[in-house]
Amino acid sequence: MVTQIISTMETQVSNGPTSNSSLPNGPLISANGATDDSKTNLIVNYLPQNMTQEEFKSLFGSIGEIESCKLVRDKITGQSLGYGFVNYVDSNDADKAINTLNGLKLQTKTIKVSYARPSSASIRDANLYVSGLPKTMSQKEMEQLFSQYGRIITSRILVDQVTGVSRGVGFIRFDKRIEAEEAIKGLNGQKPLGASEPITVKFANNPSQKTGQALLTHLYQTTARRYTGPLHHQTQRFRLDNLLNMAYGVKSPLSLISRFSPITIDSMTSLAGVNLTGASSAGWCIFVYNLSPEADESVLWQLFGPFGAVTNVKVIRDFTTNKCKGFGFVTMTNYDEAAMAIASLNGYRLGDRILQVSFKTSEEFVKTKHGAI
DNA sequence: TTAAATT
Repeated sequence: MVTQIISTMETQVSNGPTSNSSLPNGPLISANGATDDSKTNLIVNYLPQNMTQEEFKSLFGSIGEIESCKLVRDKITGQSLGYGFVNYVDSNDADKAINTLNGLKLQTKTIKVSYARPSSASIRDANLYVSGLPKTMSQKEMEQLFSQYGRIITSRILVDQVTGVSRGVGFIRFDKRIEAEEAIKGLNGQKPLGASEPITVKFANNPSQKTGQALLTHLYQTTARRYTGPLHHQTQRFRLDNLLNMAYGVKSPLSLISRFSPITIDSMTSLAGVNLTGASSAGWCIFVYNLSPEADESVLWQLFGPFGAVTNVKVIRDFTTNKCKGFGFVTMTNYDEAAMAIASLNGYRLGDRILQVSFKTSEEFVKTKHGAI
């Protein structure tokens, strides 16, 4: 059965900066001499699995100067654990990052940006797995049931993707491990008010502790698709049409869009005499035109992030006014994702403006180089 | 019928 998470119901409890300082900004020094980063250090959760450290830094660096950042990875496999930390130089930028990037949709995920709690053993392993919940119980009701044992950081109920009905399974993350322990003692094997069956409450599995078999399966799945054979010739022709349409900002049927490799594009475009500079070792550069003067980088992340791996965004600004000059660039790693973003966003209405989105051509390169736009 | 939250 396919499942999904009720991400829109994600509990938005702010981890909250510890309120032990009256100083406004900058690196704060506490009585014991340690730097207080409670107002600058953020934890970012629900990152896409394939997001790299560079993409992570690029996304959060678009807000302000970063003191340090880290995408947390599995020590053995190097796989992303789906979360990371960003410590800004200025606490105002940390605040801005929460306001502009929390809830940002990146591929299939909705990221969460909140203040990191001070690291401590007492907050680890405070996550509970709950099963046997009445199908009618809402996330809010589940929280009410558990909140008597402590402060809840997050809660979720898993639902069937097709029907949307609860699977009777959920997660509760407490602030402290002791709170989670008390909740198990108090609620495991108990019937919620009005329920016919008792619930099971136990510590959740740590997702980073995979079995060897699961790791092998994962490795196979993530490497196998890189070695797929060449595309059928007939298919390539349709895709060339599609490419040419998109390179010049012409709407094309979505049905023609599917995956093909940068190598295929390079050979085809040189044959067709098209000068596409969108392709490079860094990824696929996309030209976005008709942005408002107030546009900033977060707009580009919001627009393109849902389509796949975005490595960089850039709003071109006037040197003196610092206002957007009406255009920007987005770099995406994978061709098919970039193509889908272009097909979907070209002609898209953003406020009172119609966006023009295409692969970057040498034409834009010349225009931007000479500042002609 | 367990999803990536403490460096």
